[in-house]
Amino acid sequence: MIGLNITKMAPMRGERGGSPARGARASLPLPRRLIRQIARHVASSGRSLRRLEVSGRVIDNFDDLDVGSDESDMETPQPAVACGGNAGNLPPADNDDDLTSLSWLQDRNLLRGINLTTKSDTEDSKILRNEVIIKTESKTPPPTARVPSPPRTPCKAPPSPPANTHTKPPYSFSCLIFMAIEAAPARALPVKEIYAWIIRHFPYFKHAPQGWKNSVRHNLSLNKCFHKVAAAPGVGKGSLWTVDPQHRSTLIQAFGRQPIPPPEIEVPDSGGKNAPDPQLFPYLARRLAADTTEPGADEYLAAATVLAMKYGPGVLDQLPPEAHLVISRCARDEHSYSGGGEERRTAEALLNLAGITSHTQPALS
DNA sequence: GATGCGGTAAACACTC
DNA sequence: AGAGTGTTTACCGCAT
Repeated sequence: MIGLNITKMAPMRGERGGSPARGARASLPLPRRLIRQIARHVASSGRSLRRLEVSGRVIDNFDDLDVGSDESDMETPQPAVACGGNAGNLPPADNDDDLTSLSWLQDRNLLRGINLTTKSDTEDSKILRNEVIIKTESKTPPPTARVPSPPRTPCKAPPSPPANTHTKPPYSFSCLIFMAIEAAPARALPVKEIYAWIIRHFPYFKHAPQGWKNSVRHNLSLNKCFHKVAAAPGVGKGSLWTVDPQHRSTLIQAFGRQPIPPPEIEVPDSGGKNAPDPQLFPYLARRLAADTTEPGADEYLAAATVLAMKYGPGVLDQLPPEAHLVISRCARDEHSYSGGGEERRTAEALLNLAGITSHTQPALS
């Protein structure tokens, strides 16, 4: 009777708080780590990052990020993660501990049209539409005047993370199920394994009321994005569940509509155990990008997924039209880049920002 | 206020 | 018989 078509992911009840989930703007519209990442790209081309303009607003306090070194990465407060992880296996773009943090979930307006421009080479470096402009100049020391930065927490002393074992993950059940299935080697899981995956990566559910399992089953049954397939021998009771390929892009784009947990969420236990497995995102990226039949196929969807999860729900809403064009084109299995080099650069920027190695050229260099 | 969506609870049938 | 699984219905809260 109820035709549940997951085209929009509403937030979980009770986690909205007073902060707007969408459209809210942080004082620094880009996460510091992302700014550093962009700055490194600029630096790698022999230039230094001087100032950043976001929607016409100049952000000039990022130069204390020390873009040339990773030290600032280490200084960036990151919550500890209980599930450990093998950081050494992480892809280069993900080898810091940002993946272990949910702090990015509080960053809004992360990628509102990234446009990298340089004084000398504007055309070549233009990636996306101009709401964010990074101006660079030849190697010069950064200005000394600084806007005071918030006190930094030593990397070994994580601050209170925005989520923990006592708070629900900021993902709908659809997204949790999607992540679980996509993380499975066969991209198919029995419901019991879906439970296990969710508990493993979001320990909140370990002690959550039993009703959530009902919700998972309810979601599997009603959501057209999930399909039941014949159970493989030995699976036992129940069937294997898969993601309908035709609805996969819907789920991926749904990540962009996930709510952002309000910063005022109470954090009674700062164990950070609610953070997803630090390997989840790069793994998911590889998994989503795996078994492609042609270079680039599926990777942009993976990039979109990773961006949405890594830099915060809502990030896809903030991508410029070109990025959505690329994503939707990929969702339709079209990789013709009719938009020309601009579109290709946009696509590759997505990959780079998501930490997925492109088959072709790096985008931001 | 209407509508859509996601979460939750519950009932029921089916399978192991 | 009991537990697990899958389906369906109903209701609620929130956002648009």
